[in-house]
Amino acid sequence: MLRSHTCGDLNISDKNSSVVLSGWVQKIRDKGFMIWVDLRDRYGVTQLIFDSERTPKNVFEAAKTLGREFVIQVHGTVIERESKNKHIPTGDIEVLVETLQVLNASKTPPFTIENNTDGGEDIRMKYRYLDIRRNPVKESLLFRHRVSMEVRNYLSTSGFIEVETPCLIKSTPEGARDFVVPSRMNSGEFYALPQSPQTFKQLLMVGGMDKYFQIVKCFRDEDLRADRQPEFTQIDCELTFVEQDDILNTFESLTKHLLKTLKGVDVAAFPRMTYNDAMRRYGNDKPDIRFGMEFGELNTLAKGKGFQVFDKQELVVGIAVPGAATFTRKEIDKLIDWVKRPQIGANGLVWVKYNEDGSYKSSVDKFYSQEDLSKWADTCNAQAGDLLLVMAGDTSATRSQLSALRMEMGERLGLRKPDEFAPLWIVDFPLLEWDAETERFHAMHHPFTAPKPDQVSLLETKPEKVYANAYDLVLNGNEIGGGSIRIHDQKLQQRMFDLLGFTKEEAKAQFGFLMDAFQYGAPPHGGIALGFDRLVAILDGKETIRDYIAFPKNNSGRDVMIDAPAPIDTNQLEELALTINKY
RNA sequence: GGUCUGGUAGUUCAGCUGGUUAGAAUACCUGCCUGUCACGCAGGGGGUCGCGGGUUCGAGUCCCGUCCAGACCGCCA
Repeated sequence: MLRSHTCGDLNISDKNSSVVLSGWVQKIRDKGFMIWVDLRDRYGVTQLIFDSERTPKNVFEAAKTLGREFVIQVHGTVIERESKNKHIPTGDIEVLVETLQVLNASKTPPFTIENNTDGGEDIRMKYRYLDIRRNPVKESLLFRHRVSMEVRNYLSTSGFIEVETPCLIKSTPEGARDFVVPSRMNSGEFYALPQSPQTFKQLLMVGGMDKYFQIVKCFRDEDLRADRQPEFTQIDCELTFVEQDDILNTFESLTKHLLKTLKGVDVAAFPRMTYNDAMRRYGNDKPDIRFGMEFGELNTLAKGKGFQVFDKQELVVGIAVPGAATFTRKEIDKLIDWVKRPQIGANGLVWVKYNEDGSYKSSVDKFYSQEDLSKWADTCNAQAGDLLLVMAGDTSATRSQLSALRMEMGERLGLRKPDEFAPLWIVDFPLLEWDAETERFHAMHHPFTAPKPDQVSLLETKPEKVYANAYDLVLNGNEIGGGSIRIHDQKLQQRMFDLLGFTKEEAKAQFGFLMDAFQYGAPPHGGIALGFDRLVAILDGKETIRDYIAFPKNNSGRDVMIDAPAPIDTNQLEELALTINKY
């Protein structure tokens, strides 16, 4: 028997029991006459005591040779501590060691394996197996497990069944870049890893599975971010004979269930905001509505008063930053520099202080009267003591710049509270998006998304005006899911491919199987996919998903632990009939 | 593809306008310590200042290039 209890089990009720414990040496406190060792496993920490009087001499001497992260097994007796530690569950007891066996020695680890490690990101990723021994990472993985179990149970209870779809599929040029996999048996041909199981889940609907889900790995060969990995996990779902509201209601319930069971939080019905409203009010299709600072459009108030910078712009828009009228000139100048950085790319920033005494002081006092500025303040819902920040320029660029500023101010003022949850639905996305570079339409969601039924005829005349039955689930400023009602009519799907610039041949080559399937009684269907890593992180109050992935990739898509990707053997290349042209 | 920030002891960092032998904390090693739990005390070892080139009497420090890491923009149907 390697252990009778885990390191989190024992308490005062086990006093005088003989126990066997195994685990890692977390910490050694050698007082000379006594040696305490904190023994750690997944379940907790138990203090071992080696005593120069009560412990056999050879065991006591052996204890002096232990080092951090040694794996040991001890036999001993549970005794009550003379001085107790209230901070840990096992703090009332310790194990007086009778025998000690070193199961495996350890090199001194490169960083401390404690809650607040001294190790940086880089070194922790290289030795991720040591990082995982740390409480915060361990707890993150345990939390992920709990979310996944809740999701599985909830969906399964609601009649969904989990079906696995293939990972070796076909590359399609639309959308994100594919990871490709050469086929040895089919020389010169390639599989692609799925960016999502989209077409397969639709085929499952054609196959009559009715309600499908899958917690599934997806792959996109695009640049990474704190919340984006090249391989990530989705809760992928599809339902038959449903309308948009059915899907929204189902997954609103799921999200509420997760918030309730995992965070103990009750949330009211999720607001449903159109895409256009979100862009107008927050400059963003994934607004963080935990705080206000809604946009106030100032075109009619700010133009035509002699301030030429504004006069020629498409949009003048501002926000009221609560309580920020006390900002110094220096602080405001720093904000201006901040928005001028290339990442934001604004040309400038006009500010108006709405002072506590009701007066206004601004960077544009030469052009606007107190009365003018008061109207601005009203439009931005400002209170006395607020600071108005106003930007101008092309509508979409300016909205996105002001949105970045709004998020930054929300962050700085502590309004983005990690334990507060503000979900909402964004609905009525445009079906298509014009790409000026390639001079063609892109599907805003994906090419299988259905136009609003009453707008199908508009596809022929003004396709850019067509909206879709597409929706995103947004939580605290993060897109955690998106979906749509799909096209199930072969002719309409063909028309979509036309609009997106596919020739008949291309459409047939890439999605012929789907069009074929649609000719054999495809039912109306729709679905959604939730970003599982992101959902888990946000539920836990974090924005970086890396700590919720056991073995994540770094900023450049590398796994620094196994050192992947890596070149392959010339023999392998030969088998695959590949040659490398450039590095 | 781009912007910004960083790379100095095992680790996390400091090192000013270039100037003696590159520091701190922590980790590690040795000794001491009769109840520790961030134990304490004393001592010790530990550096290709990412790499290459340049400027200079002299470079951790300035310049150019390059590699690596992080955040962001583009990208992510």
